[in-house]
Amino acid sequence: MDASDLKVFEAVARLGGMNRAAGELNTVQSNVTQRIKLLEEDLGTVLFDRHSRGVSLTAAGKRLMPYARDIRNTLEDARRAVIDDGTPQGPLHLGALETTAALRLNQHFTDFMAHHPNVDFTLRTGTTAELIAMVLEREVEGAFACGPVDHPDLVSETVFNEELVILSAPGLARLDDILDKPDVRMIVLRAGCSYRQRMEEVLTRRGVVNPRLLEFGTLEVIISAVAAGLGITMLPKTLIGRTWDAGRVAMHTLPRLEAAVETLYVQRRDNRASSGAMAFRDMVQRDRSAAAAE
Amino acid sequence: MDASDLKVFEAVARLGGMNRAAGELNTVQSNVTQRIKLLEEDLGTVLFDRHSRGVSLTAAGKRLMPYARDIRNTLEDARRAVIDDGTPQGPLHLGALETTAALRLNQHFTDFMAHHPNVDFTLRTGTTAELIAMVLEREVEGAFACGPVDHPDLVSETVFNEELVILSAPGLARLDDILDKPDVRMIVLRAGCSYRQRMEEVLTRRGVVNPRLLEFGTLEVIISAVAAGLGITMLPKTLIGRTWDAGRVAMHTLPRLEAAVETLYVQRRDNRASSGAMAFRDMVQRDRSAAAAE
DNA sequence: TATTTCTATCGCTTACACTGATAGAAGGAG
DNA sequence: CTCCTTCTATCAGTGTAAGCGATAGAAATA
Repeated sequence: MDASDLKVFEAVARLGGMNRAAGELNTVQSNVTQRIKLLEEDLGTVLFDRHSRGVSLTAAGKRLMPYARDIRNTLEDARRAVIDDGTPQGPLHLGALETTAALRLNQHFTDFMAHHPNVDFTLRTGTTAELIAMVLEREVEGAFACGPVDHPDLVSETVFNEELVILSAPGLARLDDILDKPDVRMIVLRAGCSYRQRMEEVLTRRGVVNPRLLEFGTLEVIISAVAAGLGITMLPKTLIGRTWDAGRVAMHTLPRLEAAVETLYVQRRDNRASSGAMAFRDMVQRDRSAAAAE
Repeated sequence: MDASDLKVFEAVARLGGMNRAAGELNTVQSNVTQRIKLLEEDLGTVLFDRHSRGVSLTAAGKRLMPYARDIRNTLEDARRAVIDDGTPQGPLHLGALETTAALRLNQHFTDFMAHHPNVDFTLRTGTTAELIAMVLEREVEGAFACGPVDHPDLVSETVFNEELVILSAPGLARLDDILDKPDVRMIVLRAGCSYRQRMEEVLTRRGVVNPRLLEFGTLEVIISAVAAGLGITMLPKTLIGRTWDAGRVAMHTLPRLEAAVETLYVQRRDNRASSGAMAFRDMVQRDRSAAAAE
């Protein structure tokens, strides 16, 4: 049994047939058949049920599947690790909440690129659930998402503590006044947005049930919409004043328990981080300790 | 890069030379040299520094090393998993504290073997530290050891809660009377025994510092030694009466905090357990819940 | 200087991975 | 029922590359 055997096995299992696998592997069907046969002989077990429309995994084959994937991933990681000599270089895929990217990471990106010009940075954004899926699927090396994250294959560490506030049109001094309006609208970034559920809980607790939604794809538009009185939204406090002028919207603080949200850096437990990912995470952490020391 | 390449690489790195590696791999030196050369070309990096007495790993080689080991282990696990069809069979290596084996697992071993005659059971005993090392080195699949265990590569679960008691010769009613003796001796199973440190703390807290030690290799001898008045020892309460007659020694209970000790089942986090190991652990857990329900 | 102990290199040989063609099985369309 | 398609199994032929044995060269040791 060798890694190349498992690569063939994995392709056959995934595509459900030796013919199709042969196409993907750039070889001929007879070769695939032969290698599977040898692998089965080596292991002393039948891995596939053959039928006229292709093949399907036996119980033993199903058991082998995760190991095949694991070994493929580990080989890729190994190649990366050998090339990675400590100075960040090459591709670096990270993920982040859109708010976190705009609020906290914005500055770091430019700093990081200035220090490490050989890194090809890719930032993908999404909801916490999407980000976690990306990390699990190895589409990104790590992601900045909302806590808490509890998954056996992941490890996370806190990198920011945000205080969420409700934002409304200026001139509306008291939060209750806003909520009294019968047609108050919740403006969110995306349907599955990380802060949306939290906001719904906050409103529900104040007697607003099933508020109508407005969904805008970018933070800029959301702030404008709030400023124009189209509705209210919930965002990290520091976003206002740092990124946008404080005067455009009114800010309504919340009790600590409702307001507090942790931003975590999440990565796969089994994934020895690339030096690019480590350097970026460290840069963010350094900035955070510096901020805490002030 | 393939698993067989990494096997060669690992052997060369471990033995520090291509000649020696060739011997272990049952091939010739020129072949090893060639394969290492091809691997280096494939990765685009030099993995070994050549000098006249052999070779040593470069920084890149050091980075590759853990992956090589990882892949070797995963391939072994994969082979095991494919053969393992759910009914426990084949070799099963477990570890346990000697006390746990004698007290809690004794009965289970015979039960287990009766149910699963095709399992080749191996039990290794040792101190908690030794057992943890065995698990990490994959010498055993899992081990029953003293808690708490905190290691990133390990997962553990509580299987027993023991109450430790001090044992002395019969007729010595009060613990203080025993400790007043100037030459009180601590009888332990082994120098690094898991309960030894706990016992030392208990004695220190009662004013006995640096007690003299007696070390005996088996529990039977220890009990006999205690019964004969050679010294005192500390063992799980249930050991007395279940395994040995209660009359032979006097039992002195301790406060809950000093007496309580957890027995954990520990295994590697990345190690998908064999069905043999799972069946044994489940059998132990079932017995425990049954005992708790009484 | 001779000796030992390494690695590197170079033909040679053989094994085996891969190819291409064919046979056979099974389902679907007419 | 027959043809057609889609699949796997098998087999003989081919070529590459893995492995072998011998030799050269470098460096430490005696």
